[in-house]
Amino acid sequence: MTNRLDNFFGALSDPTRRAVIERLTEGPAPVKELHAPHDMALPTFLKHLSKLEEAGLVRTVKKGRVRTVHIEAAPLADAEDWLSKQRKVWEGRLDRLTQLAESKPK
Amino acid sequence: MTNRLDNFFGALSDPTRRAVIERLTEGPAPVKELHAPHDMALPTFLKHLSKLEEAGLVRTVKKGRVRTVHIEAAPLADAEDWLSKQRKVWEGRLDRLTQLAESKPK
DNA sequence: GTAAAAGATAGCCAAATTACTAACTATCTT
DNA sequence: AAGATAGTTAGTAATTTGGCTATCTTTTAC
Repeated sequence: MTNRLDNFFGALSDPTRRAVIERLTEGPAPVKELHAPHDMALPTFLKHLSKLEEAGLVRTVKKGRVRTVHIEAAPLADAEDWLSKQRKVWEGRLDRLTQLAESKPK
Repeated sequence: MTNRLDNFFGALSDPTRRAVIERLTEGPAPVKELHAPHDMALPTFLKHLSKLEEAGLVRTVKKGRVRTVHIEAAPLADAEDWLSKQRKVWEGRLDRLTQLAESKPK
């Protein structure tokens, strides 16, 4: 049962990769620019990028010698939905318990 | 920069652990019951549980020889917020681009 | 008070993850 | 056409992850 969500959440469990996503919300950027603020070797950074790409969180297009990366919103929405569903079920249950407690005679 | 979100997302990147969270939305349960549907040794399962606990996604209370596990909604909301923020910034940007494109003279 | 039940701890292993350096391929620029 | 620029690939090492078995401790239940 290897779920699509495995890759989504796995990709987001690393601060470097979350920082890349945050940067990309400001618009697409080439690999070099994305790499600049991170104190690690380029090949290491490329692996992070390819994890994001495998998880479907970003797409990349290479033109000439420059690879441009941009964010893909749909998976963010998917993960958000999963979390939201769990939270709502749970909070709904809490609400019902609260009602039960309140309807109890003192 | 080891973020709290590392553990949140890391904990949710495994199907066994997500299944436990889903089960717990129906209400608290003892370890034995949570373990039952998963085809793995108990110590292995316990490690998954403690990851969830380290991430703050569940709390556990031991009474007698039974440890009861329940879900903690707040972290779900936190992760949801992060995702939502990124998505909204990105989608907001898309909207502005669309407006730009539409306001261009043909 | 012995045995069963519920979980905890220790130690082991294979595979995946995250990092590095070194060397290579393409594509501009001059 | 030489050199610089932007990535890519290969190979290595340390750590973490996710799994196991075996053993141990603490509660109940009979």
